[in-house]
Amino acid sequence: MKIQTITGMHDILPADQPYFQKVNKAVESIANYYGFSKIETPILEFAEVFSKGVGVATDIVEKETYTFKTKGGDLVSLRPEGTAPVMRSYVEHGMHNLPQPVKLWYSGPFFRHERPQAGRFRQFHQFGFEALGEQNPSIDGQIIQMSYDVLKELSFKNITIEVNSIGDSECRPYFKKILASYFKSKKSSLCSDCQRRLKENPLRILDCKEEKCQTIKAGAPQIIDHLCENCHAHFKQVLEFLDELELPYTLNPYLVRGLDYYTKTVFEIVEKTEEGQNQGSLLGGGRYDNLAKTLGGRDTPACGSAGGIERIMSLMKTREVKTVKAVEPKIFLAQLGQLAKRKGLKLFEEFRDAKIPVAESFSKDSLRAQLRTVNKMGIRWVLIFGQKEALEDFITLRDMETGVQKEIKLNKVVKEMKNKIKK
RNA sequence: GCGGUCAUAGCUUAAUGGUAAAGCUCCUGUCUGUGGCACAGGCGAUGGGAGUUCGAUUCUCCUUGAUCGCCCCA
Repeated sequence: MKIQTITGMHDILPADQPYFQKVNKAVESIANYYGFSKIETPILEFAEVFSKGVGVATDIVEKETYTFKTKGGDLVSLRPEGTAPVMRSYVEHGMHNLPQPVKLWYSGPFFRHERPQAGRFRQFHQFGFEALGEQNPSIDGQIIQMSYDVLKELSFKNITIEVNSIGDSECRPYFKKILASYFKSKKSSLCSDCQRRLKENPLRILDCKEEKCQTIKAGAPQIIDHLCENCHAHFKQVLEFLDELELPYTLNPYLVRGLDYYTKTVFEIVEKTEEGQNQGSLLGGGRYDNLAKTLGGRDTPACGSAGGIERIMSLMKTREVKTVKAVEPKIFLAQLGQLAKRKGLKLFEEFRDAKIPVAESFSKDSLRAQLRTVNKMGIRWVLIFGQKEALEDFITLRDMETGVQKEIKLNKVVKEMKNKIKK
């Protein structure tokens, strides 16, 4: 068997790091600005955290979570998402005693055992924002705003927020019944998948892309017309915030979440082509007022969002988004001979103390090979430190652009180079 | 979980039922203390397994992986 990554796992190679880091930096700076603190939760949790939290929709937990027994006999899962662990942490550490809302953000690897496809891996990375302990709709607005800001910061242009409300435990079960009975009356015209969904999760029929289901969908009752008073008022205020923030949003009555812990606001940020074609969702979130209780905590309203880093990265690459480059040295220290090599290492440290980045290739012996490397790196200034120089305490500075060389006293070289690269 | 397509060197691509070829990259030398250019050389591949065959990289099957779509999408 060939040594290779496990299906669906991938390396984020040095060439991809500028994109990866750019996303994480954008997330971090925006999170900081909005007063969100970073949290790291373990990659392994008791399986219950997810089976209870995400629960009910058995497909998700049973088929798509990496779950196994430890040597001690505990049933544990690789985290498939970030919201439940954050909520677990909130409950476990009694964060309800902190000023509310508790605002947290995270970024890290997650695991889902699915069929990999473009931009969809089994180990992937997500970042997320979670605001816990606050039911005021302004927090929904803030989560949406900062999620949007992240993509803006990453130079995404044609992005739109799709938003909907899916009610709460008071009004949604009732709506589900209305919806189910509507679809039941049209059952024979639905696609085969939707006939099955009718039993399992009628809300998801609204998500169907089959043409024959489109017309039926169009006539379906909409949840926003069936929200209870509380949910209706909440949603109205969220939209007012979005208006006030001048965020580009559209109401999408078909936007749903399959899980029961979701309540009220749900949203996705999607990219559209010039013609308005939906390119797919980059980021999504919503309110999950029922999760805390499901995990055994006290009733805690909360709202959050999460984005897939790989998906965002792959789109950034097609756009040629400018990335942050690592600091590239402008000086190369070349050495020749054992003595110079030893003393050169020390000089290299002196440059580090002066915070001047210097490239080197101490492993190479020939000056030729070192200069070739310099050329490939596109570095202008080369300090040539050979036997002669090492013995007489000077160094030869070569300007690769002009080929002009001059000698510098060893004890002045750091200072002189500092001035050189300033220009 | 289901279906389509694909798999040759680090990358891009040739070719053949009979020694697998090239460009780029990388390394070395021409140039033993001076880069780019040029020239010469070097490293390096038929994903894995079985079958058909005198002989398989080529044909067949299985497997693994990638990719696209479906299911699902926290």
